[in-house]
Amino acid sequence: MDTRSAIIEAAATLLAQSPSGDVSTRAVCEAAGVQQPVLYRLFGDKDGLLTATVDHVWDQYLGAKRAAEKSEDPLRDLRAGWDSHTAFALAHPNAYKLMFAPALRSVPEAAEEALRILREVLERLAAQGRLRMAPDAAARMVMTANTGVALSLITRPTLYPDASLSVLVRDAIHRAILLDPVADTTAHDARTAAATTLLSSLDELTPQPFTPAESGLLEQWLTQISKSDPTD
Amino acid sequence: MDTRSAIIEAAATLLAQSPSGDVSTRAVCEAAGVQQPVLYRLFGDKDGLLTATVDHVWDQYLGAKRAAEKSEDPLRDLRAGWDSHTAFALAHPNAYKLMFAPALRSVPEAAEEALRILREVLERLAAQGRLRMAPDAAARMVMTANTGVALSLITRPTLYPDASLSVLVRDAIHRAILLDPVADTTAHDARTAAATTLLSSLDELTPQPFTPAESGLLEQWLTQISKSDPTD
DNA sequence: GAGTCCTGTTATCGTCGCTTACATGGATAC
DNA sequence: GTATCCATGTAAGCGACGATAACAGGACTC
Repeated sequence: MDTRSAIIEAAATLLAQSPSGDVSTRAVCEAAGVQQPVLYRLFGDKDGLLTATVDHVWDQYLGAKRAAEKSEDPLRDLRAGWDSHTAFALAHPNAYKLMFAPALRSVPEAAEEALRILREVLERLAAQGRLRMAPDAAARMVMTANTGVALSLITRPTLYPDASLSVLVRDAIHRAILLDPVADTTAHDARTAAATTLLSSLDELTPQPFTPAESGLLEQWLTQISKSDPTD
Repeated sequence: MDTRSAIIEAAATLLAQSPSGDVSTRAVCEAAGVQQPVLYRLFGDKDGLLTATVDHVWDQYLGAKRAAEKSEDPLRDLRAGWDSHTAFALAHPNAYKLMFAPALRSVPEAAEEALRILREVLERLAAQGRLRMAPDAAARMVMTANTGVALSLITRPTLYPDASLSVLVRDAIHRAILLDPVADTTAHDARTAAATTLLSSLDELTPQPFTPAESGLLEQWLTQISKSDPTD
């Protein structure tokens, strides 16, 4: 095998097994069966090795997941992207910390690719007129919130023992960046809700524009709408 | 001065000045004018020193800010809490990384206190019936999202150059955990919105329950409501 | 005044990231 | 065929680090 690949493989294995989340270049070299100067000629320094290792782990994970994240519904893909981001963090906590925690001074390519994939999905949503803001701004909101949840889950499991937190924050952010799809997906719900709202606040209208007879009729109609069947 | 305080003070100064975000125990001891074994007897190990240092910096910051964050409006306090959290991260990036990044194995008291303060504010909101979920769950959502934004801002300034991102995520999360105060604050808006919604979807009703004459009258009334003045 | 504990010292250990200096082996130039 | 070069590997070591063992003085108790 390629020496470079052997070193990366050894580093990835040791990193995954490391309780502290750290690896020594000596241990990597011993596991790969080479001496330290080889590592330093190939990767420059420890940062370079770790960056390459993180990119390798990320590529492996992404190769297995990529197929599943390209449906015809960008909203579905947006949710799947968030969930797989969180899943990657839980599956490879040490590699994830290196990707998004401030340990490395150079940003791994993997971190930028994650942001790029996210932005692509958001641009598809924007093309459908479902985005409340520019894809760039939305991508930053989603990515920062997602990394915050993922880092908290893997570094403070006692404080954040429930992974469903991820879905809660996900939907909160998504609701904020997406336009409410009420009109086309649940027109019936929107209509009954509107009728109910009007019914409950009609008599607060000042000055009251309707005669008692008109109000009675209007309320009767609104009640009829609010109780209509979801036939559409 | 107390030796312990002198060491913490020296560590805090060196930490704030450190470009890498790391400090060596040797440098701290030299700056404090003591030998290493003193440090290790007082703090156990380097982790203990850094934890104490982070708590010290946090206490200093909190002392200056605490007064301003206890108004009679818990929502105002909730926003102020988020903003001051982000401000602390930007003002003390290295200390903040130690607080919320996975570097330390022991959770600093400061991190738990931040969560406790947040939970108190949320419990006041819950007491007013303005919270959509349990204060604990809401606190976790707010805290994880806030740390994600703050960490991104201080560790990837090139990717996230605009601090207004913090406010965007803040309001997104707050909208998700808080009940919409539409009912009591903007009843007029809710009514006009409901009338507008009904107007736009009335003719989609199947089966159409109204005669053409009824529909015409209903639409006239709804239009009247949707254009009413906000007199309430 | 002997014992004890607190506080400080000197000197050193093992590990770390990283580098210098040197060896080997195969492709290329003449 | 030989000389040159360079890519690739090794052996040994440097300086800095976190952490510790062993010891020394001083205040206090009894």
